[in-house]
Amino acid sequence: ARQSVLVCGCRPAPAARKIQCRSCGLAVLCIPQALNPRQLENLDSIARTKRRVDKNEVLYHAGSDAANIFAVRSGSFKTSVINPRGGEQITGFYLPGEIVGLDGLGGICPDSTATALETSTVCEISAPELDRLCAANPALRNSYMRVIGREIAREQQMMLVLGQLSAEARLANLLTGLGARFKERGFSATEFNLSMSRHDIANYLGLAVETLSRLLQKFRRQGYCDITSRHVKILDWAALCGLCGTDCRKKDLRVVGVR
Amino acid sequence: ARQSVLVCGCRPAPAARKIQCRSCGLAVLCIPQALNPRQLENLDSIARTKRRVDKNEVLYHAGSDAANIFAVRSGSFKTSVINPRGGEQITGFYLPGEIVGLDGLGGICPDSTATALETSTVCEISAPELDRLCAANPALRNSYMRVIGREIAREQQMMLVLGQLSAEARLANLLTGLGARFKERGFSATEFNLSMSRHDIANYLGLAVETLSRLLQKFRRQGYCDITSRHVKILDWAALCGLCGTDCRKKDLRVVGVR
DNA sequence: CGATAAATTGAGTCTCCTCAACGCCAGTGG
DNA sequence: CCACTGGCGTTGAGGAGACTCAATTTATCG
Repeated sequence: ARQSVLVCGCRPAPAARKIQCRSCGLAVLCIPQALNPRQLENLDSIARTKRRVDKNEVLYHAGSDAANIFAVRSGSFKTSVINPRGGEQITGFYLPGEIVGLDGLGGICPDSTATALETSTVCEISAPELDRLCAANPALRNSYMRVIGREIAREQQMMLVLGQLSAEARLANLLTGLGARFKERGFSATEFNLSMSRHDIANYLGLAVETLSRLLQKFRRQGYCDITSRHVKILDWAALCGLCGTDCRKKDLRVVGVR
Repeated sequence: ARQSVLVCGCRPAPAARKIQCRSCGLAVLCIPQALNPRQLENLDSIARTKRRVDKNEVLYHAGSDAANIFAVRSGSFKTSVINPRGGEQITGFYLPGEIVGLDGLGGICPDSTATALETSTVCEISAPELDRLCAANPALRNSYMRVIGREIAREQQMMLVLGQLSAEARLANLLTGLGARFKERGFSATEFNLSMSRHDIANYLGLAVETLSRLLQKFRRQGYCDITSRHVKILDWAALCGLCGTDCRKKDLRVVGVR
């Protein structure tokens, strides 16, 4: 009750629900990951706002002075960096439980822009407040650092994808990667809906949309998967894993490793 | 004197020099960046070892459980991630004052391997100890986070380079980027020596060595720069900046921004 | 100084891009 | 109800940039 006043002092009755990590189903994927209940309670003392973001709405802009990070609660986001010569590169897709905004850590301006791919909600965390809490909570500090380390590792893997893999391998990589992440969230690894457009996917993979479209046809012909519109059905997981060239044991055994 | 005993209790007379950030010329580029003298002294209380790494020697391996990060003191390093199908992608080159090993934060295994490009020295910092110190030192925490945020931003920029830019633009980008970083370190931005092989450069840029070699010829013919063996002389900085498509104001005005 | 690795150069090829046209669907307004 | 429009996705033809393979020259190091 005390908290609800802080969060939103206007709405009285039914939905004055406080956002708290304790009762959040995504906690195992998010920052609270390895925290025990007592440490979690501690984390819940930070002021945090649940924010709704409409499709195509920008969560934060590159160059803004926003000092917050965001945990995706529902929906999905893309982050992209802009090249003054007109180019844009999508640097990541983010699903519920994942953290957006880490490039703005330490008070520097984020150089990426985050945009909602669909109507989404985020848990907006004040970086200074989280930082302050970290001072007294080593376990939280560690969890936070783990999230950061994973993000850096993910980006390194993406550099490998963009620098070394063929178009085919890049796509296989994305599909199995997404599947694995959906599975972590309790959904099917082999059947899911894409929230991003062909353009977004192609850009993320460093390809032309036409190339992507042709690849999708090819994958369908080969019986690897069936992608109609935005609905993905993976038919031959092993084949895709074989194509993508990265370690698929991670994706099969569900070791919650990189990505 | 008190400290020198802790660090190395064996050597008596002349060179019992303690490694301390206070007297390190690279401090302005490194973690201590924005710390005042008192905060710096605090940082100097961490046990830290100066380590020599020979050319081609591995600083840490992907998958190892090393819980340390490294500040480059002299020389240079490359980090790379491996693809089980035989591919390798170099994810970064690191100069003095820069931090290697951030993908192993939070106790996860680093997924990159760091290798010395020449005989180098690093300042090995125990991540747990740094973490402990961070608890009581908000300014240090912020400096640390800034380093991390920059690394994430750098990787995002690299994704843009690999995903969107032509071979020509990638090379121009690397040359001006290196020049800018050398300048930060008090050297010439337009004349310097490369510590990495053609193979390393090509791999980093996602190109074949032959393509790189041809590009170097082209740049020479066009009068952009003169690269013989590993010696680089940039002749037309503006032209290269124009080619690379990224914001070159940063590189000219020496705003110590990204990269 | 010879052996081996690194770098360059050339020729030919292929992957992927560009340009262009077309189909599909949803929203809009007459 | 239907043409109009714009976004999105697919398909085709042609071309260019970058890769591969191979040979040669140049460095590097014992």
